[in-house]
Amino acid sequence: MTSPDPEAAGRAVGRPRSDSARRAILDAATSLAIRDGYAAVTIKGIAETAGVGRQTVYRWWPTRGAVFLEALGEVGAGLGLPEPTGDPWADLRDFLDRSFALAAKPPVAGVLLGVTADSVADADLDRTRRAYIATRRALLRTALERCGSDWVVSLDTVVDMVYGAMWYRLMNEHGPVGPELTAEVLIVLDSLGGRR
Amino acid sequence: MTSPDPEAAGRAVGRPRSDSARRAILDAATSLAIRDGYAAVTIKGIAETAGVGRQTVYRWWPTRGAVFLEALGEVGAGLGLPEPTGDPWADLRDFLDRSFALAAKPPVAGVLLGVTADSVADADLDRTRRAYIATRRALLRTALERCGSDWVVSLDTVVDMVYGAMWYRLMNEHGPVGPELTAEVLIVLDSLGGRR
DNA sequence: ATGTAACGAGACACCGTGACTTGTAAAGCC
DNA sequence: GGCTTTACAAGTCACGGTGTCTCGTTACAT
Repeated sequence: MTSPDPEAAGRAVGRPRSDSARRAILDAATSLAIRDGYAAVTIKGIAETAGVGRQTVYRWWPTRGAVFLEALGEVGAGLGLPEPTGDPWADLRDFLDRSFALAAKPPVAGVLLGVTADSVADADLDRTRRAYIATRRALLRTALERCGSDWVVSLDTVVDMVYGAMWYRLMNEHGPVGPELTAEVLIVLDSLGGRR
Repeated sequence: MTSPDPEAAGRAVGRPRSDSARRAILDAATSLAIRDGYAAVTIKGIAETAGVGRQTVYRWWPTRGAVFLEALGEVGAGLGLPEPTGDPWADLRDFLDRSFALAAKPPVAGVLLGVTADSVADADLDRTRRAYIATRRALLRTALERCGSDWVVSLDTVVDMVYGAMWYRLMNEHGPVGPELTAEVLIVLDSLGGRR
């Protein structure tokens, strides 16, 4: 996630990276995004808010988007698949509820949207961003596979429709992203197969 | 779409607005977005490419996003519902095919994505953008209503899943947005009801 | 103690913003 | 025809963020 050589081989010469500066930068970015929106956040602003030299930001992250992607990674890390309980549909409901809750929590959706927009003109950022998305997609796919193996269309398309509906609502705010959405999605998924 | 008083009551005093300047601005914005991506397009660049004074842009559009939204409106205007042929599923296939083809054509998706990101910090832009999206949603909803009235979940959610899948693929480019998607979507819709 | 690299702070040239000014062009009104 | 009004191309200006650079300082290993 960082540029030079991320904790590889334990480079032991010179002053070590300040973890408190790293934290302050990620926290400053997050709180600025909540207050002003992703588009209005600047690296200069992040550095000042974090009480850090601007070069310290540039040393570890090439762009604003990279900072946010790392912050997002930390938040998303806690969102894994539950241990199978034997009732895969209940596990799926649990996973969707938690996913939707996380995505709906400011500033997650706005940040991801902004990073996506920035990615169009930034190949490196785009690679990292797509790895993040692919991780999310794979989790849902696994959860669906546990519910059955006989779907009317490819599982990838099912994943696209579920996460797509979530995104579409986050972008346009014309419907809830929460338990109500989970309930409707489960009804749809039930209609699409998931027989085992 | 324009600020001062859009062709209202036919204001007839003073030099009339130059339509060639308007065209040049919209065309310049579009071609710059194709070449450099939405995020890299500047009002200064648009004005220079169009061979127009910068003030001429600011006089009619408050922001870069507003320029693009007007350009998008022109493109999207040609994308209406087909005359009902008596086979609503065929009409739906036709509509989806044309919708997906338009959305996948550069720079449409990138521009809409960028405008959405800009909208977070711009209430006026957000209003206009949401009106545009609402129009698209209403069209699909109507097409779906013609296919049946007995769906397993609310029609709005169905719309979200269809357009959501399209958007999600456009954002992440992990799957096609074209006839292949139409085919899978139709299979799903068939499973969800659409009985009349 | 010495070497190395990260740190906070700040300077710098560059670019886009958005408001402004200038002189000119195109319309309706008298 | 002259007058008024508004749009036009071109150019200016102060402002703020970018990304690079240089300072002097600080933390850790040898």
